[in-house]
Amino acid sequence: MTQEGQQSDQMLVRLEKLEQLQEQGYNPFGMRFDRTHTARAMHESFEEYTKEELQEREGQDTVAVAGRLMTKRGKGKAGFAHIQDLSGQIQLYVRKDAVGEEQYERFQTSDIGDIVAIHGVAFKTKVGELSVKAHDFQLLTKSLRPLPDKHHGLKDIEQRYRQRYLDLIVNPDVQETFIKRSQILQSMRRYLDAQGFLEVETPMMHQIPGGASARPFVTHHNALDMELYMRIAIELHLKRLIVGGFEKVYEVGRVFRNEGVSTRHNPEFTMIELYEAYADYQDIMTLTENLIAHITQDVYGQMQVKYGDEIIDLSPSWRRVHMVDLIKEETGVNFWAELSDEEAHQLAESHNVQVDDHMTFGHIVNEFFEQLVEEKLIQPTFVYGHPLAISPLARQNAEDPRFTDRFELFIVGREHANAFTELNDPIDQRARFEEQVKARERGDDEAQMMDEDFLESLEYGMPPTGGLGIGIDRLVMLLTNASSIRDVLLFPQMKTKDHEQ
RNA sequence: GAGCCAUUAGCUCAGAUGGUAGAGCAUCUGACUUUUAAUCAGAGGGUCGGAGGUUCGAAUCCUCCAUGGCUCACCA
Repeated sequence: MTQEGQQSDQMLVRLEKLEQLQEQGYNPFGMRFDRTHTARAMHESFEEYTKEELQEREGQDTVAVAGRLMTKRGKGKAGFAHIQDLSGQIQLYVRKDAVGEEQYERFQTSDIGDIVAIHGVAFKTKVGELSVKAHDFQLLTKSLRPLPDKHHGLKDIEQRYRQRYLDLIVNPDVQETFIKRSQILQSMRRYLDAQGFLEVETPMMHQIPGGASARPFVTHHNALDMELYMRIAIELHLKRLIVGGFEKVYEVGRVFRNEGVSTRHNPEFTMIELYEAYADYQDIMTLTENLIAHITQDVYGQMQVKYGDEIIDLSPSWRRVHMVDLIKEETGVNFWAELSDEEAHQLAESHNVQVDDHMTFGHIVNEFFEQLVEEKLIQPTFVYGHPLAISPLARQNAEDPRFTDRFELFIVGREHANAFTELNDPIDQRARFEEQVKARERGDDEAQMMDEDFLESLEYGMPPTGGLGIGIDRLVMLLTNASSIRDVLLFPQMKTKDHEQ
């Protein structure tokens, strides 16, 4: 990679051309330009005509097109080039006798990567490629650095992430993925808005980071001289809004977790959380499958998507199965039985499930699920009834107090959503927080902190509520067949390169 | 945080066993008015990721460091 201060021969040539233009009184970083057609619009408007028909129409249709110069083929007193805009590419044909000496010189000295514009007319070449015959030629922006190879694109994964703009210019699939990401979010918002949900925005800097088990980023407010945490979840503020009477709310936003990075983890990622008063986790399951099915249908026109070697069928209704039943199905171990923590530890040992000494029955049930079952859930599956010990914000199950009214959605072996009937008993919630605080004192730095302000809001009374969180990045991965989260983040987190060394 | 692999021209990549660094595209000069991975003739371009070491000699072998990828761990 060329760094500041060291310039390749190609950059020096471009800088010389730049100076030359400026000496001629031409501004190589020009002004606005009125386009009549994008590349796609050109094809849509003129592709249907034959070469001869376009010849007869010549003069009738003057067009103005602009874009980045991607290829160039000089032919002496004429030349061809392709320009690229958001919609695609269109070929230009520039003749010296049509644009004049000065502008032809400008075309000849322009480089691949420059932003150029022409006025001209549509025609078809000998081999029938729709092109624009230039009446004039303008350079709108001089590009000072050479673009990656036109045929091989930009392959270096590190450079693709660090310089995403280059990736977007030369690798068309990448642009497609991020357009899909935008469409997915649009479709999600439209669906929820139509259901009567209110989109809100709550603080990203929290005094107490809650709503999830994760280590936060710490920051500092100078004027207030206080420590603040970047949020690890949206949950507790949205529940305060349910207390406040917003019966259906959602927020799409960034959350931050101070953990390792991998193909499935970025320190900041996007979640949607939504809360619906008077609903429970069963209602939220229905909402979830309808929401994701709707988005898939909206964006792809069907409810089946390919992910890796699998075809994932997202049409409702999805399998709903209790975590304990699923573990029983896969391993034969029956956690419905009344088991002491010691008996649970023995089961873990005999089934080669890795556990920590301080884990209780509930933690071990969860470990069985995560280590032996989770990765097998390829088609969409709601797994419900998580143990109480790992669900400090979920309502206890009425029949079996060891479990909660919670579910997670698994697709392609990965968690895609987490939801529960929210705990709205402030006394119970306080006790759960106290458990978390004890876990913290034992050294679990992902356990939650006591949040008195949130507890106070619950004490005013929160209606029965169902809540949902979906990891947007993972949903986009699923729907765009991306194997790494970095392929669905425009600018994934990277370490700084140390230029001093 | 651990293991394995990678880093060579602007881009994509070759460079067995250690012996003066190569190709295609791109760039520069010249020719060419319907080309399309344009063509033809010529030319330039490298601290081989960085720092040490072994050696008469290192892109190549060794050590450390940096960045990235994959797998694992933590998690969503």
